[in-house]
Amino acid sequence: MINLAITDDHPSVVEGLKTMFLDDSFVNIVAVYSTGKSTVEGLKTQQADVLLLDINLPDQSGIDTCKQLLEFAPQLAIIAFTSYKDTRHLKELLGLGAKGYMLKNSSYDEMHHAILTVYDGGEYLQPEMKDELVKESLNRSDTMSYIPKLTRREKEILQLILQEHTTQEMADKLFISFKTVESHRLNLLQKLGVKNTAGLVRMAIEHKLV
Amino acid sequence: MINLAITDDHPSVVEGLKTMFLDDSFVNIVAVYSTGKSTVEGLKTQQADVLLLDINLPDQSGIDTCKQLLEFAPQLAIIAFTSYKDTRHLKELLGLGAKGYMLKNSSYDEMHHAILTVYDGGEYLQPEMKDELVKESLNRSDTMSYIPKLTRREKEILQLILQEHTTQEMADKLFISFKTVESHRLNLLQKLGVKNTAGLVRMAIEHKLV
DNA sequence: AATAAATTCAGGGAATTCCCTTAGAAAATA
DNA sequence: TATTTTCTAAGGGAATTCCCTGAATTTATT
Repeated sequence: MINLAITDDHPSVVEGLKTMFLDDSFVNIVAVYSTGKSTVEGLKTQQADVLLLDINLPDQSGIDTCKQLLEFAPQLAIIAFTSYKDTRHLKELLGLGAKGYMLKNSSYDEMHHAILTVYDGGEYLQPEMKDELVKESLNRSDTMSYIPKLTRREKEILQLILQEHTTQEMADKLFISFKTVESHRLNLLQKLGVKNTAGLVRMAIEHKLV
Repeated sequence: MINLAITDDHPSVVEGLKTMFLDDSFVNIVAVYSTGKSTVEGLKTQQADVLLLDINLPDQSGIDTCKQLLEFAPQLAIIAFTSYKDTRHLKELLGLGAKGYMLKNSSYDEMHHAILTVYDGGEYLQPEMKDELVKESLNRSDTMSYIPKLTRREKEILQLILQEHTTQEMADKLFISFKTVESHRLNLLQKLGVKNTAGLVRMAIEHKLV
């Protein structure tokens, strides 16, 4: 029987997990926490094999919590548990010693499999996250359906283009030069792999980039 | 009991109607014709309250037939019965004095209701046809969110703009001059009330114009 | 602190779009 | 048949976008 601890500040998520593992004969939920600090304190006395750790906690970051936990409990298999497909967090957490990275929309089968895998000393990444990593490593823009991440400014410019603003109008509105806006425009064309404004607008709407 | 006459040159349609009204205790089919002339001649002696009149007849148009019939039988309630959602025909027929316009894909309930309505002196339009009229009238009004009807060519150009084609490319593709494509482009800008290509693409996608 | 990424700006030129007007021919409609 | 709409086309000019290059400054990230 695997002893599972859970840290999440959303009661609904906790309830969902409890229900999920109610009839699981391999996994037993032994503790539930809602903050990073209470998790660190709690697991000093509470014995647990695997921890499902939400990354977005109210008091301190999941990364700090992870560090603190592994200092005194290096054998604890921590699975990051989050809503965001953020590869940077993923890399950082696995670098620290976490054993898994799961999205909150995971099915019971995936959760079960992940917990058993990390308990047996392995690492578990959700297929979706693997795809994200693959995408990222293929970053070099020659793949068909890859859409590079747009910067804050680029999104801003794209939004204004959708609103039918000209380059000059955008420059005035943002208090930057005409040439700067043009730079962002050209970057957008390249990043999104389109030929002109029509393509930018189509991509923006179809892929909900704004 | 309503006396119903039917004019249609498709035996299968006639058979279908016969079956439909077999058990209808309000409607009784008293005559069936397959041409306009035979209808006009037949109804000079045959008493009928309602006529289901197919518009596409082999010998003469439904419009002419309708005129001739109403000359000597103004009390006859004529329901145009056709396959086409053509508002022009609809308007012309109702203008002449027809009391209803039904599509051939109508259900028994609709047919029954239509016949009773026109027999009682009312007019009956199929909901589908009403929608067509509403669409059309909204296309001609000058209210705020009015989206003018685009011509075939304009839609074609708009589609190509969405596909990131330049004016010259479109001209080559359609075997028309650069200036012609430009004309269509400007018409699109005006019709859709937008400032530039970005607006065209946004409108095209948001209003599903292509 | 060092590296990387994002933001800023620029010149110059080619290509394209936008805007105005006008107008004949073809097709659809009344 | 007469009228309206659509499609075609053009000239000329202004405005904007597109494309290339290069580079300094600020802002994350490691």
